[in-house]
Amino acid sequence: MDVKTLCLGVLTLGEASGYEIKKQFEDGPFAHFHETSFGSIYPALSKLSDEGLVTWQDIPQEGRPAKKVYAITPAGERAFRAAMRKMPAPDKVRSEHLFMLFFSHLLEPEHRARVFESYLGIHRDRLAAIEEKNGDCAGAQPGQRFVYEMGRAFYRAMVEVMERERVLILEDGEDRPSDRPSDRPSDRPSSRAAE
Amino acid sequence: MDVKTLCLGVLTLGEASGYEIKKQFEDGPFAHFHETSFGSIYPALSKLSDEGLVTWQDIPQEGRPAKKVYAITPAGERAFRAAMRKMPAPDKVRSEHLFMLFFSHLLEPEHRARVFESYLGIHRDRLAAIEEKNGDCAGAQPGQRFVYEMGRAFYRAMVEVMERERVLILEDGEDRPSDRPSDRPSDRPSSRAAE
DNA sequence: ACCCGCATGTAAGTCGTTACATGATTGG
DNA sequence: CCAATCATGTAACGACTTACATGCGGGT
Repeated sequence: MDVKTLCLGVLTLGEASGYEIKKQFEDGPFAHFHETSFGSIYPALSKLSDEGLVTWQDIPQEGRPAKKVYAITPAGERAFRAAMRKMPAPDKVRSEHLFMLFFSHLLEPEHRARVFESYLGIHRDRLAAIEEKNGDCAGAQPGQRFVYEMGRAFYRAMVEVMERERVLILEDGEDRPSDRPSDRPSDRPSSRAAE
Repeated sequence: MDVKTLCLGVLTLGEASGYEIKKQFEDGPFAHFHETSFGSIYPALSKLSDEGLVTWQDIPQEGRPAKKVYAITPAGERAFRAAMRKMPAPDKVRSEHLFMLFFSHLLEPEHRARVFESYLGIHRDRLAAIEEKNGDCAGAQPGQRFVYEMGRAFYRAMVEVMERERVLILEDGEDRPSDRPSDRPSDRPSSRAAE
């Protein structure tokens, strides 16, 4: 699913400028499971406009730069529905935090704590943010409520585990590298070889 | 964090071939928060070899193609530790499933059910898979246990919400497109315009 | 017969990120 | 005064995915 489809989706919810669309992926309902950058949104909107799937108007503002407000056309809605008829690609997740924390025994204790606390902080903030927006869901479509619930459950679960496991991760020592004076030779057993 | 660092990390756990490294990202402990393809792993291993961060041996096998088993060198371990000293980039998630389900009111009911059930199925399977591998964690490092717990909590939370919300998502009707005979004109209010 | 799993690798292409360019206004 | 927010856009670069190329053995 490319950025064009993403933009069309946001525009089915109402008119928006490129800048506002990006905000939807930063703070809005999509923040928890998708991202985009200006470098992909603006070209996507141009292409959509060329294809007649969206229209736009320049809206001058006082004290601010004018904005280009896009609206989806009937053809755009048809295109979006068509895209929605396909099966979604598998989810993609990449978490450098978890990768690092997996190797927590190789991290210097202060750095390990920094990484862990930043990760916990991020998830706490997001949980707070998502629960604050609770009221917005009142009149929303069931799909929107569902995604909201998934987001909340996700952040809750992550915060819970981190608060529970915190001590275990942080109290343990570090496997020192062997280039520093050490008593133990590099006798790391390669256990996976025997599979 | 590039694929080279990912490979180095896997190799700190023991020797492995490119094929086996990929399996680690498919079924192994990294499966839940990272992905890679052969097209990125093989070139990465070549480069690591050129840089002296890994060594390899050809291991002929009966009835199977020979495999190139890679092992990390002391220089490789130093490089990996150095990479681990940086702050991890923010997590990246992209879920077309959730994006689609957000717009569930625009999906044809059968398709909506298909998407929902496939998503639930995937998460159930992964939860089962991760809980099955429980025993593997016995002697593992705390970081490994932590990541395991995070994975389990994640899948559990997702399955719980989906089982709870299932009826709400599946029982509701579809917002028909307006190109089909309809009683209701396209009076979609663009509520976000007034911000 | 055919597909899947094992096994490695390359080449082309897509897609998106990062950085740059520009500029006004408000808040600390 | 500097940073941030609002606002749009381009260009270069890089990273990864997809598809291709090759080949054997076992299961259905």
